[in-house]
Amino acid sequence: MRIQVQFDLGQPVYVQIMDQIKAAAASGSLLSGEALPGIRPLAEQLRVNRNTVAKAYLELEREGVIETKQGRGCFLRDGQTRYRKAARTEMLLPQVDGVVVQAHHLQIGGDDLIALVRERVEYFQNARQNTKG
Amino acid sequence: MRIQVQFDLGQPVYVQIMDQIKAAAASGSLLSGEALPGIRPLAEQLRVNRNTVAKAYLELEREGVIETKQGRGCFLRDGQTRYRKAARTEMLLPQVDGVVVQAHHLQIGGDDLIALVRERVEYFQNARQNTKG
Amino acid sequence: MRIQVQFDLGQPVYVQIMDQIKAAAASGSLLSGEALPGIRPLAEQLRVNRNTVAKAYLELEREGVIETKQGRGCFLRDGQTRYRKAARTEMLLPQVDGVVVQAHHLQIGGDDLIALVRERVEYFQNARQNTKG
Amino acid sequence: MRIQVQFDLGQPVYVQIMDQIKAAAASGSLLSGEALPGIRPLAEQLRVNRNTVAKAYLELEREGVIETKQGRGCFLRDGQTRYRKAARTEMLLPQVDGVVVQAHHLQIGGDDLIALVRERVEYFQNARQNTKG
DNA sequence: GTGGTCTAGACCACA
DNA sequence: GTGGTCTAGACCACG
Repeated sequence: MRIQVQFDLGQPVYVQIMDQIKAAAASGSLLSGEALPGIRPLAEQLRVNRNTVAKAYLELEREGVIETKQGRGCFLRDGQTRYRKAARTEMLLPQVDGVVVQAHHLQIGGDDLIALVRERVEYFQNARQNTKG
Repeated sequence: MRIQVQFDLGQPVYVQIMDQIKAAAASGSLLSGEALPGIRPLAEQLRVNRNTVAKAYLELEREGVIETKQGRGCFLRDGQTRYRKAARTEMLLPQVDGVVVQAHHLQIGGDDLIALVRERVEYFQNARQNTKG
Repeated sequence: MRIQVQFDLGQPVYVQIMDQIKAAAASGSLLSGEALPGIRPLAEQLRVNRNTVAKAYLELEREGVIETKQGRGCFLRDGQTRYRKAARTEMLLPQVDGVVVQAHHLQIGGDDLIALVRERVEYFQNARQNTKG
Repeated sequence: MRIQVQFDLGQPVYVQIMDQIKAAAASGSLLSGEALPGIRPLAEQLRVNRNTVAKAYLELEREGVIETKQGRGCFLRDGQTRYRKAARTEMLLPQVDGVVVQAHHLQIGGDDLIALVRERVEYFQNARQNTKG
């Protein structure tokens, strides 16, 4: 599971963390019973205060998404709603619309935008290939 | 043009207002030279403080999206970027990458993402067409 | 760095703060990477509201003069403009013309004006030299 | 007498008008007993509301700088302090310093700035020559 | 009526 | 402690 936060997004960092853990659970990249990243390592990786990660985990536990076992870590609980593909697409919509709107303001045409997205998709695919290899 | 804000979204209210005005401009429901809603009326409609709307408008003016005329109101500016295309593309890159990464997290494949972007691009293009017609 | 504001100047207080921080940066009394006074302490010192100082800092960040780091403070950025020299000169033109016109209104001849500009340029250069030494 | 206002200066427009009329009086380009521009023509020329010019004139009359003769116009009163050259130079200083600081932030060197000022001085001199000719 | 500035004071995210 | 957001309400400049 890969988590990343943006500090200039306006959205609170702990909410970003929560959302991404939920998305990981929904997408199957985090399985039921599997351990979440430790608070301190994750905080260091994200270059974020430990309290911020702790708050995200606390909120997730309150929502019943994860459970904390004292001294052993946090684990994904069972019974997660596995979002269907339509739901996952819907979660992505606002962000896609944001890019489309921004492209329009920057006077970047639709075709150019699509080409750019395609280019970046391929860039990340290559990056993942190289990591595996 | 219809604007609505959610207070529990994490995203600052003034950013939500900015995004929706940008989207309205991109979709053609707000035309170049057209007046934006007044700060005070919009604040009342959104049940938000005047300063919050004012901050959104101030940011939009700073980004060159709108222009304010003393005592007359705020108006949508013509789209005219002073940056070269390469610079504009570069400005869009982080946001595009964010979408690509998020799509990956949601296990939405590259082709599906590109199809989604194409769909939204066409949606906004159609919206603009219908406004003109 | 010493900052002071006048309330009866007509010029907004937050602009006065911005100008003085810019001047401090240009004169070398505030160095690249150095921390600016905190918003709250400066507000108290100037007997001004916190929001007024915050607005000045926000504008300075948007102009790329400073950068703010969450929970740590605001810091003077390195001078690195992304514009080409022609564009930068163009950005300075209106202000130069304003001075030229104003000098004419005050019946200060062209040569006297140029001499005055040269004097002030050297004044700031000396200030920077002395800070370094 | 030539008057110009800047809307983004922060300084109230009516103060700008007052200052420039005072400067014109001080510099001799407006003589004692001479008529000031009419309120409405000046307002149109400056693209400013008539009330704004009227307020400037009202303030000037309160300060004893001008006198209003009903139905005939406004006239410069006697006994104006003719500023000495040193005083006039001092009035120009803040604006000059502003340009020097701004040039530094735009990474425009002292020599380039001086060359630019010289260029604009000559530009305006030529413009005046052509007007006379 | 419009937008612009400022104050006083609250709560949040982060270190 | 830091900066960021928001509210409530005041006064000013402008049309």
